[in-house]
Amino acid sequence: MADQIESELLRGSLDLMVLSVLAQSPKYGYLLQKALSDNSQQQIKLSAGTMYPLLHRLEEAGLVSSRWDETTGRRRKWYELTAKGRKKLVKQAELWQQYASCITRLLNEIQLVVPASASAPAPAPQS
Amino acid sequence: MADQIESELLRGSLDLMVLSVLAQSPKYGYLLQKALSDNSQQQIKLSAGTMYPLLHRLEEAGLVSSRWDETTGRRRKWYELTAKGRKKLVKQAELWQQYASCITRLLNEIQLVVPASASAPAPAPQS
DNA sequence: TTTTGATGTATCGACAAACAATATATCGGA
DNA sequence: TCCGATATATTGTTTGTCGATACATCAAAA
Repeated sequence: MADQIESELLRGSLDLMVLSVLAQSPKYGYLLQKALSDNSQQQIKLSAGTMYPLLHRLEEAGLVSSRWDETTGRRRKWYELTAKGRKKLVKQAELWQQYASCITRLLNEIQLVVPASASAPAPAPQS
Repeated sequence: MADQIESELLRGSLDLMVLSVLAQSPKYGYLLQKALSDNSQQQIKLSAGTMYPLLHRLEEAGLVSSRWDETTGRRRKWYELTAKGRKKLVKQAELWQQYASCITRLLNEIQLVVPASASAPAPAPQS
């Protein structure tokens, strides 16, 4: 079993989210920003200064591939998950769930967790 | 409600975890390491080089208070949550849950979530 | 007795990532 | 014409994590 949560997870759940969104369909950067924002109820705003270096890192790591679209006046660089990226995504998702349940358990122990289902709009707790 | 997930959450779920463990009872550093490890089924190992600066930051921010215990040969610095720290913990916990359900929802959409395991509170099966 | 390993706190330097700011360019509409 | 949205990219700043290192106490094994 997992011996220790990878420290990347502490910082790097962004990678997981980007890979997830790209797994839905290929996207170019600007579109990815919108998609991530939409998928998170506008909670996650990925700044350009974070996103582009991140995409370049993912590509360098072979997790995504890119292709320029110059057919229109606007240059767009489409990113797509590679097979390697998909495998990585699955692995990262597993690790994240372990990590998340660790924290959830911790919060449970000090009674800070509202029961709430994942997909429900979460009926706002008092205050 | 929440306008945007604090970027600290991306990197800094460690703060949340440390505050949570201290909320259970006051601890000194070495004890905190053990507690965090135990509470996470040995999945989270907090290195000294990470922990002590972190504790100092938390103290500087007024979230914990410290007190030296010199009664034994071993010098121990006990840390305790302040009222401010407790408030922060509640807030951070809420933010974290929002963040976590964002990711869970994302993973759900691409069918990467396993139907829950052992200790997790098992969210509703269907949306 | 000496040495080893666990306990206990702390700092330093290397490294990586997030971000704001900035630059550049296209395009549609007011 | 000008402005705001679209679109990609880099730079410099800042912050947190981590391994390495340092120092000290103590109990038990060698």
